[in-house]
Amino acid sequence: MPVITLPDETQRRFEHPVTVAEVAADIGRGLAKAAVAGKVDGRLVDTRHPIDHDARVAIITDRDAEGLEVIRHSTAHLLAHAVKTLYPSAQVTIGPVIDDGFYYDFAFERPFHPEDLEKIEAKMKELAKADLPLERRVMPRDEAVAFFRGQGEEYKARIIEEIPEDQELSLYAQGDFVDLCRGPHVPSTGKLKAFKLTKVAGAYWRGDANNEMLQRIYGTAWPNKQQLEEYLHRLAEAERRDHRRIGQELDLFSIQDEAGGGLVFWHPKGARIRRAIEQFWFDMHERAGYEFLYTPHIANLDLWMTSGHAEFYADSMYEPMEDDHQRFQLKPMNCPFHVLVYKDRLHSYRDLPLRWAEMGTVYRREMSGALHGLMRVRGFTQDDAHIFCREDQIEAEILRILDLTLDVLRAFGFNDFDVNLSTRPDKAVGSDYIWEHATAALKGALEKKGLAYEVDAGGGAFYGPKIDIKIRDAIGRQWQCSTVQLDFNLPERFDMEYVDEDNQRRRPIMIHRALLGSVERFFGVLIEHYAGAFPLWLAPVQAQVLTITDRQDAYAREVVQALRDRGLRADADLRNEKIGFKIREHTLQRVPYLLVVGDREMDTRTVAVRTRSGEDLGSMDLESLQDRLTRENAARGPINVED
RNA sequence: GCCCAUGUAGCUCAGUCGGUAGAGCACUUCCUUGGUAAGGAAGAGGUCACCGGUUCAAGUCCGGUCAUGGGCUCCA
Repeated sequence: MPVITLPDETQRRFEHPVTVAEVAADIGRGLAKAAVAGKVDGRLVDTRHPIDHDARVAIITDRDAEGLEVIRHSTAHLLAHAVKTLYPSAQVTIGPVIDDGFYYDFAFERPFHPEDLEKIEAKMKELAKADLPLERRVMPRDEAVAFFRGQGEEYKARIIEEIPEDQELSLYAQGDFVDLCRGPHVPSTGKLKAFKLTKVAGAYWRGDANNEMLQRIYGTAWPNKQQLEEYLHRLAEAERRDHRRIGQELDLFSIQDEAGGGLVFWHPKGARIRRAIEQFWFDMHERAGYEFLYTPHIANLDLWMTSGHAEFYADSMYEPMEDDHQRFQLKPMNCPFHVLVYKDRLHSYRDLPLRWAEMGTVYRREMSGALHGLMRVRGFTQDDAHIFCREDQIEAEILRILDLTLDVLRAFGFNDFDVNLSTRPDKAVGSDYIWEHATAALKGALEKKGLAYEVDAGGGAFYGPKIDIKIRDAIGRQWQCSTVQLDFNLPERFDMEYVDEDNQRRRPIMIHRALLGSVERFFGVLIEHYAGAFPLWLAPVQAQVLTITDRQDAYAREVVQALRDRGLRADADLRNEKIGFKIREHTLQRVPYLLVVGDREMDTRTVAVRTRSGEDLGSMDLESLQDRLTRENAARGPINVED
């Protein structure tokens, strides 16, 4: 008779086979009520699952990540149930759990409209309230196929045919709705208390654009109403920080219909921020031993043939333009140009490593539907660099890159990093030896830095292994910006060489790396991270001088110039407006320091200082103001994330 | 590219049943010189995304095009 071992190692002995639900009930009534699923010997099962042998059992509730997944999965079924009830001719397909929720794809003769969603959600609530039990049944393949075909569920029948022969097929029934599903599921629909349908979208069957399009309904589900509210609040917060919205409000950038989608126009305020970013970037690279290159925007198509881009990257490249019997290709990458500079002369092993950086603007074709503000564009500037080194220098160079990367990212206020190491895919160029050696060097560097990382086995590019670094923004979202990639391919294709100490020609190793990724995209991430309230060193206007009356105009100009003389970005607002109006306007523009000057300040050669958070710093003389701002301007890092 | 939604003044949006186009903010001019988050008045501003159709009449209905937004990665 089964002996049940619980996670706290206590044991319970039963005289006869028991279900997970009975075990939960044996422990306590509260737990029995909260149980949404169970885990038996590490396998997730329904609460109705019978146990007839000794086993380790855990009761899964909505507090467990797995419990929440079960709830979301069951909510997807509830959605399908509601749709089938309201629209019997709709066919169900798949309904998986995703981040924060779930979706379900349907084949239906017409698209679902937002009004349909309301109706469907109401029906779901009704079905949840009815507290229908979910029953699991195992069915032989043929019978299952016949069952679904009989119901007109062609897709389900197709899914079954793709499931391996040896796998058990289970069906879940709730009321009159039966769905093929691996499970597990909540014991009854009454456990589903907090959900909301969020959007409809088209989605291809099996995610393949060659297949027919299905109607996808997205939803979110949570253990309780409060967590649902919190989630909806997070969505609202993300919307409040949307860089497209803030970009317009603060007049930072635009994308012009007349010019075309995915092409970014940096307005004066945005350009000031970009200059601050780039200035810092150049300084940091100079200190880290980089040299800088400037290369053209187009080049003879032959170059792209040599590099292999014309063949393997063609989908992302614009059509070449023809002139004087030559074909010129707009560049989608900077690397071949840096290779050409390398090849312009013969290099000694003594020259290596060469570290060459460029803010290189590239153009890539993107599907119109993929464009998104600054995050996905067609023209963007990579903070690119290529390092050419000997094999034995790889690890040291990677270490230097990681140091620089983390220093730069931290300066922008990012402190949480997720690191991925991607290793050799099945199809790859380069010898086993070089792959092993290089991958070990990447690992060694990560470990010396003490960085935790995950290995994405086989996730590397065909030309070399890579390290990706993701940053986490102020509201916890991840963004992948930095990447470090080894390349065994381009040096080969371009027949790059250096002369070693034994006077032998050898192939250098090429490292591609970008810290910010794309300046445009990084700018978008920064806007959302700071919600537009940039720290002083990035703020487009660091100090705004506000006059009370036009008697202070000359003095205000003098204050502005004094700050500009110290390299600070200051402007004066001399408009014939009341001080309250000016304060309001520049506070909404997130200007860090507002400097009010009236007769009093003019007479004492001071300014009255107010911060964008509304704090009154009292009056300061010009010199201490300059000192304060200069000092703060030099400080970078996790300050003022939002004040 | 494909599916859905949206497209009205510089911005945010209203516009009923098809009947000659509206608000707030911004802008211009004038008044106001006011001490810490919106002073007042007047004015200008529209091919209702574009093309076609139905109708006596279209911002509104129908078809097409373009653009923007969300989705098309999460696999019973």
